[in-house]
Amino acid sequence: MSSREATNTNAPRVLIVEDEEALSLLLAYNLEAEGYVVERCERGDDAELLLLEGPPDLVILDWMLPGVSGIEICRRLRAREGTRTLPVIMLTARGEEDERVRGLSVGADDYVVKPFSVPELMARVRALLRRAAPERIAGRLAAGDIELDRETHRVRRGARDVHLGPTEFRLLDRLLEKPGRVFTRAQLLDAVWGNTAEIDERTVDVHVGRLRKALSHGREPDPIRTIRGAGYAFDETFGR
Amino acid sequence: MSSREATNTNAPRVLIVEDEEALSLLLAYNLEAEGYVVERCERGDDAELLLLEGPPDLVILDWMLPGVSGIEICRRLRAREGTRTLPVIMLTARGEEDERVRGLSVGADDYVVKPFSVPELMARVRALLRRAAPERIAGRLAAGDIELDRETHRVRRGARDVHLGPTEFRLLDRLLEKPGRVFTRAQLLDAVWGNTAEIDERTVDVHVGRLRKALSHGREPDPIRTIRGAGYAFDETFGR
DNA sequence: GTCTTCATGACAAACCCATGACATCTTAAG
DNA sequence: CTTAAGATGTCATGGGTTTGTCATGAAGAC
Repeated sequence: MSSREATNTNAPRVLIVEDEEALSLLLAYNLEAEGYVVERCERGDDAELLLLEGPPDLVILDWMLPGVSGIEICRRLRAREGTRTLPVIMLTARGEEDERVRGLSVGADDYVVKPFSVPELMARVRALLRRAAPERIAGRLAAGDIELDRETHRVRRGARDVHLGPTEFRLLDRLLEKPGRVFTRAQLLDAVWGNTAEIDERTVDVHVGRLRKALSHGREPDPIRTIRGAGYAFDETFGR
Repeated sequence: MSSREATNTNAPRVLIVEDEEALSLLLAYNLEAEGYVVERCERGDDAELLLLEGPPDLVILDWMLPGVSGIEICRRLRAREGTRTLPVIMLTARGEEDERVRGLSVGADDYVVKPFSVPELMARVRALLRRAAPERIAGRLAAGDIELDRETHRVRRGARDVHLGPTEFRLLDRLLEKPGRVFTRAQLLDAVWGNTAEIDERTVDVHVGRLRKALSHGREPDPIRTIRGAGYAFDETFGR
């Protein structure tokens, strides 16, 4: 987890709205170190503009701000359709603590009192983003006598349980998502491995082989089709 | 374990969406005889309205419907948060069988081909409700010879009392809430430890280990499944 | 036949998980 | 208040799986 992609387009975007520059920079630095894309601004009214352009994945909001107050921004976020569920962490100075109820009632998802430890805030950011992440549609994929259950992570062929390693599981999942469709090795690397960067395309062959062996233990027909020069596909005519 | 009062408010509610009235009435009659509360409707778009009002505990859905098709309803159920795990049994005429893959991929939990025997359908209804039930019956979760009572905060395995620390108790509670489902460490941290996410994910391992040791004191089989690279699940096949 | 593409066994490294030990913190008892 | 017992989170260790690569041979394409 050490080397960080420079501009990963999938990285969560975080907006920091904080007028105390030292703090703002500190947070930005640490967030970027964890791979987030960070935007900063100092005034409440500026934040409004940024939020209109394209909402980030999370907002860190100071309570007291020049321009429009943090609490007001939060209220407006909650009122607008596109940002209603946008995770918000509110920062507040000690002494404003009694305002806590009010802060949460406006719709902040979490609440941190200054001074706080950076690791603590990082943890809360992670937690909120984790919770906001759209859950994978849990369901069951099936074709012929082969079944894959995303919820229980179980794979069966006929009556027998099939044991797959994590990679083979994801590979079958991907293939089964669209039976018949041909996936190039590059596409499979992208979907199954995520970081297509430093993995040899031939590795896909090996994993397809392993998947085949696991699925066709005896003399059962091979459900995976090799398309020479193109890639692999789950055989849509399989089981008919 | 299943005899129920006729108008028990806790009785599971079943919604039948079927345009063939004879069949619809037959099913309703048999389901009510087993103590379920039954609602019927004939059109797909009517079903949508009923489902919005208050989701039942199970839906029996005809494939071909006037208005909105069964498959479409199922897809929408799966897309909406509150009904994502709502059990669905799909009815289809012979000849539509080849659409089976599509039906299951949309997220139906079970699939029955007309004509079918009534006892068979009843069995499937029972099976599905049993699987989904633990979520609803507040107070007591059970699977195999393991029992967890939320009221008395007590856990038993067979005849013996199992002593668990608070964390292990909540952990088992969470796992037992949806037997079979795989929970990632992050999800377990959220559910069991709460929002203070400054906890290492590996800590979950330790507590699962402790839970295992407490549950399987002697040579009893381990009811918790480790899914490499994914998380943990209570083994739903446990005790069958 | 020849060249390209794919299948497969072998293997070392990396990875992931189970477990015991331990320091800290909480709770209960004396 | 003091002490003991219990619970909790972290860590280091060790064992088993998984994984990516490579070498070799088989199968297709032309």
